[in-house]
Amino acid sequence: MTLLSTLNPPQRQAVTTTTGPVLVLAGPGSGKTRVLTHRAAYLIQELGVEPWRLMAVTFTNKAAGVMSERTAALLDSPQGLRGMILGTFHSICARFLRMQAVAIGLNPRYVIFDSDDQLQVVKQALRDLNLDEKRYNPRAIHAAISNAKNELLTPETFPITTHHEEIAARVYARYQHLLALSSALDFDDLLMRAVFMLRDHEPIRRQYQQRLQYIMVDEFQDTNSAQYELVRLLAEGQRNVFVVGDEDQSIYGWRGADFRNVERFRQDFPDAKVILLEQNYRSTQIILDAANALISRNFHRTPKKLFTDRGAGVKIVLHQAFDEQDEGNFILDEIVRLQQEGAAQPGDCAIMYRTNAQSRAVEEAFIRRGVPYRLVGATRFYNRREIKDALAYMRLAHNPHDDVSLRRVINVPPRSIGAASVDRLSSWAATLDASLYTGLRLLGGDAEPELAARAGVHPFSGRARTALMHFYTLLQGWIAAGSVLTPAQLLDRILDESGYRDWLQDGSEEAQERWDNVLELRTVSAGYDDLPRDQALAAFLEEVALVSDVDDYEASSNAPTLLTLHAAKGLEFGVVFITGLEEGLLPHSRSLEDPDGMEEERRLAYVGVTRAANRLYLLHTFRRSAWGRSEPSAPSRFLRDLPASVTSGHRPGSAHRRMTTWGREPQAPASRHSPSNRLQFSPGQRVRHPTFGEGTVITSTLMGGDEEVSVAFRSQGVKRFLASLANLKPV
DNA sequence: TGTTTCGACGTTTTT
DNA sequence: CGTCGAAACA
Repeated sequence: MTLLSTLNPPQRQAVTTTTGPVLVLAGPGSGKTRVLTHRAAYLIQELGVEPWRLMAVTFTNKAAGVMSERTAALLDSPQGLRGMILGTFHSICARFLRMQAVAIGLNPRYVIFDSDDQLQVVKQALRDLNLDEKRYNPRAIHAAISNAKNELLTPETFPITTHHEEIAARVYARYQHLLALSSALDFDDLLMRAVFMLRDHEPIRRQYQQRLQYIMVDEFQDTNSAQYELVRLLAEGQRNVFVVGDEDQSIYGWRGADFRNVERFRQDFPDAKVILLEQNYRSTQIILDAANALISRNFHRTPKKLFTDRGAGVKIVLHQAFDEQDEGNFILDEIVRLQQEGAAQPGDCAIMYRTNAQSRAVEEAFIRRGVPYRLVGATRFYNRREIKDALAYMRLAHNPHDDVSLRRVINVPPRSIGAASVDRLSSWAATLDASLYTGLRLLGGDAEPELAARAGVHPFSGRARTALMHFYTLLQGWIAAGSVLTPAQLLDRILDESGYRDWLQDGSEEAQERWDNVLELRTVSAGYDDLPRDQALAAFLEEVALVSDVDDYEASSNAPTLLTLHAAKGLEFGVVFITGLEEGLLPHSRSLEDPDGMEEERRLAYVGVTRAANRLYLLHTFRRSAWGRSEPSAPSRFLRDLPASVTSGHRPGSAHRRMTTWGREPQAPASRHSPSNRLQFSPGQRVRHPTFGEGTVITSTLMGGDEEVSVAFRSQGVKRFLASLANLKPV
């Protein structure tokens, strides 16, 4: 049994306990991916389970790919995974729904609305209900709808206790109606509809329950109610359900995830075997100590005892940079130094941050030095305007009732169909309770007679009608082409006939870049050319809608990775830099008042820290610019929780009080804030140093008769001097 | 109808 | 700082 020989006892137990419910509580770096892959391989190879009777849910498509690859590598037969259901909750549900669409009264050509599309629909719903966008924030309402769906609440069961909830419920109802008119589902619908399908259609539920002999769920702490219910319904049949999670790594509470699902699981499956994976194979003892110091301050958790036999390792570097540019420079200096010393390769390094906006300054540092880097997420490819336009066209070819896409491109490039015409079309369609496309069909005389009778005379002028009909004719052509051409061919034809290509290419440099992006999309679409023509477009659109940021992360090149702490979950790097450990950033200002939110911020920091195998850098700045203005920042409270024994570098704890003082009055004259008039320098003062140039005093204290001054320099970071020796001059 | 300009507003994190 | 929508113009 070579399959099991590389596993430690609890891992082995997790792999071989195949009957009945199993809950694995896996600390960071404890080899849970190994457990999952070995378990799948064990089931298939040793127990002879047919792969199509297995389902494994991962958190990202990327993780699904990794699992598929590594499991296959463990198997003797090369095509051993065939038919296994493997993917994210969203992609698995999308597939279920596509398969059962007809049985549950869903248009099988449904499109998936992303967050931007969803926001458009909320706004449309508000307009339809004559509600003021200014008064009712569409984003807030969208969040309420999304949360409701994650809790499996429909517009009818949505609880109303406040005025805003009353509004939200009404918008929710209209929103769902608009989605239905467009034959569209949003992300949350994928989960909710899948649950309702299983709950309400016994034959379908039976079918899946009988088929799915073994179910595995990764990152279980980040499941929401809908996802939990889905697992419960599917697992009810054979009860061979295996879930892996770590409540300390639950970082998606804001999207409905609830780590108490771990407790719920224990209640719903009281016979569940619980297996603890506590040995860490990733990090040094020092890093684990820091992680433990950090997380043990959380109240809502069960204490664990992580251990490693990797040895102490090097100390964690705490560093205060002057500002975010300096922070970037420091990172670059360290990466170069580590490489020169042979301590690490650039590809081993990761730079992590709380918000995507922070990537900018770091990127600039890389660009300045001409060092390549890999960026995960941020300015996502699929968020670019030209990509959304092109996809909107393709979505229309697949499902022309998609009103959001139709509105997006009906006048791009300009076709003399202005806002007035679209509004007229929209209200006409609304009176008929139909999609915009149905309106166009009526206008073209192609609609069913009874609908045409109901519609009566159309409200358009000759010129407007001509323009609309021109677009309609084009669209008809693309719909027909959609089932004969490959996705790439269809895209070519659309770009040509719509005039989009010519319109985009106005000769400017930016235009060239945009066009290159469109060509990139074409390359992606060409990957679906080999599928049957009637499936290719649907498959392409579905995958494009459900890709996540980390999915396009390429591990091959030897360049450092820039990513958010959220995106870092599940990954591992030799060297980790966590930037912006500052109050208001990590922990984020939105969580400062909320104890649960604060615990989640702490878990986020914990996730970041535990990604590091060998070296960890915790960075914060003296001042940081946000929204164009630069403001002093205070070191994160999390830094103060680290024991002095695990860190090297300047500990910010004692400087904190003074920093906040100076945060209040950055330009304060020197004398007013001096604790004693014997001090020459005081926080906020500008000074000049013979070698480092101009800088700003952060702290100044009396040290045995001499004055110790720490000064922040724009390019060199923070330095400490003795006033008697340093030759500092006030500027 | 299409283009430009100005002011308001906002950002956590993502499928 | 950047996006979005409304208002103002061509």
